[in-house]
Amino acid sequence: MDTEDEFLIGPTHRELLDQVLDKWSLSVLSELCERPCRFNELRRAIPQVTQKSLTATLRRLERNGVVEREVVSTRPVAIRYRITPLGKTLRPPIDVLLAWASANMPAITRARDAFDLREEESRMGG
Amino acid sequence: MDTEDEFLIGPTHRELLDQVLDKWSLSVLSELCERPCRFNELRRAIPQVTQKSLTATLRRLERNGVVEREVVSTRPVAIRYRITPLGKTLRPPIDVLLAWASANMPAITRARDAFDLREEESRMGG
DNA sequence: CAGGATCCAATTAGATACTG
DNA sequence: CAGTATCTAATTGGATCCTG
Repeated sequence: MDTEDEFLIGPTHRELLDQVLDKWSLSVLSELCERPCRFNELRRAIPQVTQKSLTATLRRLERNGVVEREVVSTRPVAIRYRITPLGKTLRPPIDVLLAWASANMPAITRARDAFDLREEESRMGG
Repeated sequence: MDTEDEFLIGPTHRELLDQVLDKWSLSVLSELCERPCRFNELRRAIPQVTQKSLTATLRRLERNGVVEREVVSTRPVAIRYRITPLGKTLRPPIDVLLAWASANMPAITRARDAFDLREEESRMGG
C-alpha cells in the first residue's frame, strides 16, 4: 500500500497504461478481440500504422502478456497473433473509454472551438 | 453485450483519447478530481513533470474542456485549475483503468519476466 | 507565482531496402 | 509472408534563462 490516502497514479501504473494504451495498442487490441490476425491482416485493418510501429506494438503487447504470438508451421510459416485471456480483461476498460469518447465528442468539439476562438480573439485584441 | 465485427477505433476517437489520456494527463486529472490546484501545487504533486510539459498538458486539457483555468485577481494573481463537469465524467473510465492495472499487475509482471527470459534464452541458444 | 522563449539531447516516426 | 536493418525527418523532453 502507498502512503497516500487518496488515489494517486504512481509511476508503475503509469508505465503499464502507457504500454497497453499507447497510440496503436487500442486499435490492435480491438482487432484481435474480434479474431486472431496475421501480421499483414493487421496492417490492412489499420492502414495508418507503419510496419515498424506495428512490430513494436505487437512486441510490447506480447511482452505484457495481453497478446500471444503463435508460429503456425505451414509451408512458408504463418504467424498468428491472438488476444490472451489476460488481454480479454482489457476489453471492458477499453469499451468504457470508447463509450466515453463517443458520448462526449460533441461537447469536446464545442470546447475546442470555443478555446480556439478565445485564443484567436486574444491574439487580435491582446 | 459484445459488439460484433464492426468496432473500429477511427482517427477521431484515437486522437481524442491521445489528448486526454497522454503521459501526464491521468496524473493531472487525478489531482484535480480531488481538489482545485494551482500550478506549482501540481508540480509538487507530480514531481517528475517539468514545467514545460505541465503547461502543455494543462493547455491541452483546457482546450478539450475537461479542465478550467481560473484567474484569481488577488495581489500577484493566482491561477486556479479545476476540473470541469465534463472532466468529471472522465473519472469512471479512469477508475476502471486503474482498477484493471492494479488487479492485473502481478500477472503482467509474470508475463514480462517470462518474455524477457525467453528472449534471453533465444539469444544464448541461437 | 505562473509561465514564455530558447537551445539541445533523446526518443519516435516514416521511408527504403533487404532477407529466410 | 513477416519481419530486420538503416537512415533521416519530425516530435518530445529536459535544462536554463527570463518576465510581469
